[in-house]
Amino acid sequence: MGSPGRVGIKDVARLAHVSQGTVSNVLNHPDRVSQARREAVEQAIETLGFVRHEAARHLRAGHSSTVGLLLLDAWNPGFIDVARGVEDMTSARGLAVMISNSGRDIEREKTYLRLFSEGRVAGLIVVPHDEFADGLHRIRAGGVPVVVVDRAETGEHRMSVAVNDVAGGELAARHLIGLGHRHLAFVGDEGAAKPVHDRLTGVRKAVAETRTEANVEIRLDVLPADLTADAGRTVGEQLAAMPPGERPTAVTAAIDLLAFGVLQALLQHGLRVPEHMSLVGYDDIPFTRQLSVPLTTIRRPHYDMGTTAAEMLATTLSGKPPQPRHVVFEPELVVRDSTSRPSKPSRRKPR
Amino acid sequence: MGSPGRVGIKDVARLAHVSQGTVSNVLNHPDRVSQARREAVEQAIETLGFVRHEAARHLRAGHSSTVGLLLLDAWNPGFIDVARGVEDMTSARGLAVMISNSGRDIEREKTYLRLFSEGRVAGLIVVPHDEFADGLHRIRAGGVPVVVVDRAETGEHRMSVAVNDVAGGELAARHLIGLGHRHLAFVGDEGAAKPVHDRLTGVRKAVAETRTEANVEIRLDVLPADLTADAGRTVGEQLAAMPPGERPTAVTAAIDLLAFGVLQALLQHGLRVPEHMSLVGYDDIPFTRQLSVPLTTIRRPHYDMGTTAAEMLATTLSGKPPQPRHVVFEPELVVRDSTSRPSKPSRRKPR
DNA sequence: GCACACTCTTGAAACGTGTCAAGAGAGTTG
DNA sequence: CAACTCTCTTGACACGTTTCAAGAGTGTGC
Repeated sequence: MGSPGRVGIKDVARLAHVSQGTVSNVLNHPDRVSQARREAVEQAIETLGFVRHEAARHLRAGHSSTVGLLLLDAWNPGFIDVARGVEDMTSARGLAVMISNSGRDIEREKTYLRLFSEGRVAGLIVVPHDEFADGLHRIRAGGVPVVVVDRAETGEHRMSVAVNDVAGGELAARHLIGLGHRHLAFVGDEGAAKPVHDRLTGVRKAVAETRTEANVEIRLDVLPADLTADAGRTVGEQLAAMPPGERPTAVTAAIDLLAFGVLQALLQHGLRVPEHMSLVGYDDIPFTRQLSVPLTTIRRPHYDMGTTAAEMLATTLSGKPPQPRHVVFEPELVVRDSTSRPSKPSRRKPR
Repeated sequence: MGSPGRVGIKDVARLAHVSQGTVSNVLNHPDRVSQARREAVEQAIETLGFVRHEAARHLRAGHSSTVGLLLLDAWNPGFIDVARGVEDMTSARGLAVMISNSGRDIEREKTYLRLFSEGRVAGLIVVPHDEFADGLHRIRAGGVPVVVVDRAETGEHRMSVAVNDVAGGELAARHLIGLGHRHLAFVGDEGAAKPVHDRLTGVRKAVAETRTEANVEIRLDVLPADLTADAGRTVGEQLAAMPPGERPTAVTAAIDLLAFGVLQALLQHGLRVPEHMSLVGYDDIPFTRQLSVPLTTIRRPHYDMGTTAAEMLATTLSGKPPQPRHVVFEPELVVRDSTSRPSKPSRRKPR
């Protein structure tokens, strides 16, 4: 009935024979209003189909009660789990979340950041691209609390939730080295996002420490690739095309999605995993266990990262300083079927 | 510098020695302002770090320029593609999208719908749950254009984008029947969402028509299951436990995710796909081709559904009536490796 | 019957912007 | 120089809420 969009608090007041102030009190401080009036007002609201005008409340309040979530790349299932964690926690705390997705496009990221500023969101959770400190800096200067996810930060006035990806890279590499592999490859763009960089650092660290401690020389190749399954497929083909002596016996991928592609290409070219090549992913996204060869991978607690970030933000918004301000999760090695001891191509040829 | 949250148009006006109206014109109608003043104002905006107050503009304008996208289930990769389509199209048209995700929870769906109403979004794209016509009805009555996705509607004052899932069910069943299967099973909850119901209807139609036209009797079992990979795994175990004579020779799943689970369980129990059992998915989500057995499935154009819905909405918002108001996409059979002719258990036992 | 306490209610002000009618200048024409 | 046109600029108002000081009403105690 009627057009709810045009019904205001004063229409309700008129119908219920009370003042605007009373209607407002019914909505925001019901205890201050006598039962009789409250019921009259509620009746009038129902009759008119009145809907609060969020913008007006917001204008009066000076800030909204919405929290922004800016995702780097919503197609990556890992980040969806982050979003799920954020949503579950904020909805439990009575906050609304506005999600947007930059799709690894730095321009869009800026646009959305501006939108969030203009919308005067109460707080912001960001899974950021790399070089965009300036945008974040500005919004922080405006007094909006920001939690950065997947990038370790420090400082009394900042908040962050991250994963120790150096340790993750180490886990992956040590697992392979422990199985006897001496020729490794890391698939992923070295110049890409910080987390990817860290994983490679971890792998290098493991390689270097093996050299010093056990006096075993490990060869490590870095195969650059975008962070998509398609790019993985290309790398897989490169690997398949190498002469067996030159080919690494084990591959660590920067993210599971990449490993998916590598796996697919290897199998297509007749190479068996793990017999001819061991493969380690990274993230443990839900599909990892359902692949043709369930993937050994490094698990990151995406959902918990989301809830943790949301909780920090909610605590800040309620006025208390969150404790701690920086959380770093430790990743975990999950061994499935894609890794094994290397075959010995010198003695027994794989056909 | 300073706190941008507290800088208003009048501070800018004071610094630039102009009136508020002129600042507003610089922001909204730059052509009405002389170059000299414009530059002074722009300078002042820069100096003060002024950020427009969205809520105030919104209040003045009466409606926001944000579009709401309410997703039924953002964990399903298919819906993520819908979101991607919506985002790409709306951002090309200069609209901002606010995404929220009900996670198949009808209470959350209502909450978000209320939030969108209160936020006076310019328009809404909804992938709805089933029984919640009332909420949508109210918001439509308020004059907010709504596009419903994945549910065919009719009527001059409505808009919808859907897929002919009856045809999709038929495609799947005819493919299997054509291969020679005479005992089929449909996995999915009959009482679930409309699209699932339609798929089953399509399967039944194909079965019935085969009976009338070719006089061939097809047996069809319906195995209820939630729409998750886990539920699929349970069904797969049930199937594996059946005596071979009782077991259907081919299975159609309501969605790919379910088929993933079924596949995994079957393989784990030593049944081969497609030799011992053919399997058809539904959706063609990106991981489908990377499974241990790449899945034959019914492709739905999720991304295009998103762009189409967004375009309809954008057209409506720009004042023109969209043409047409209801779009139904036809699904497509994608044959991969999970389907083949049935083995003949009566003559040759599977070992 | 007066003072006081207490509970509800009221009406106006303020939040920051966009709009619009009216006005100020500057230039042009007769 | 007056009359007119045209381009910019101005300042007040409205949008729909919440808040808050002040007022109205109702008991209660002496």
